[in-house]
Amino acid sequence: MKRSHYNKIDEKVLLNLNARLSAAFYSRDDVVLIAKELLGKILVTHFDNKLTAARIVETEAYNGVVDKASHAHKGRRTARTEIMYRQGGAAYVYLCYGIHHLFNVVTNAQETPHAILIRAAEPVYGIETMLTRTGKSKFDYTLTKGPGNVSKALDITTKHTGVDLLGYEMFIIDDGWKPEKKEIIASPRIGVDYAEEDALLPYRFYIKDNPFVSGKKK
DNA sequence: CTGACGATTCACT
DNA sequence: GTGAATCGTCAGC
Repeated sequence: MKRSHYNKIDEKVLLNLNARLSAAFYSRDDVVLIAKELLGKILVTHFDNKLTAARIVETEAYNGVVDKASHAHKGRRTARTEIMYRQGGAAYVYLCYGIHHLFNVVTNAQETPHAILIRAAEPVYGIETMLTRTGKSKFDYTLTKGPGNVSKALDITTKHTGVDLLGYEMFIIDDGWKPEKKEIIASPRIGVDYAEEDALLPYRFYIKDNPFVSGKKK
């Protein structure tokens, strides 16, 4: 990848409290709208004094109890999914295929288990740290392409499930940039074939032509 | 306690 | 395009 694809954001912008998405942003009831609005926002992790950040370019909405693809379908409550029933603004991280830690944002009010999976992002700060974490020697599209890779680069693991996104370890900011409306593409979600008719819902959103977007370009 | 499997990725053909 | 990796979670006994 060309160096020009790494558009670094200033640390002061990332840590500006006024730029942070608020509890009100996460607490709204339209999870599909929020998933769309998260495109272009910047996910920041600040663990052990290491700051890393990536601009979100692909998301998937999971519409709670009525969504067959959701872990909380039909009000399912287990130790793992309990976090989804919290007030919007928490992190829900779970292990997939025994290997990959997938990061989700919990939305809506308490007791309404909505979540948004962050599927891909574009690095904007802390490239060196991300390369160390992923064991890669050079920056390329695969660094934060796909949900497992995003988590790896930002060092998000299942131990972060339940972390408050309004706190200081993990949060999402709006630096003022957002995609043009025509650049936002909706498509069916990836890997949810088991969800029958709900597998066809256009709940996946991504930024057109962004090289970090995972899956099929359709 | 046991077994089946997943909101995936990567190496290999 | 195919298959392996790899383990927490959860239903079922």
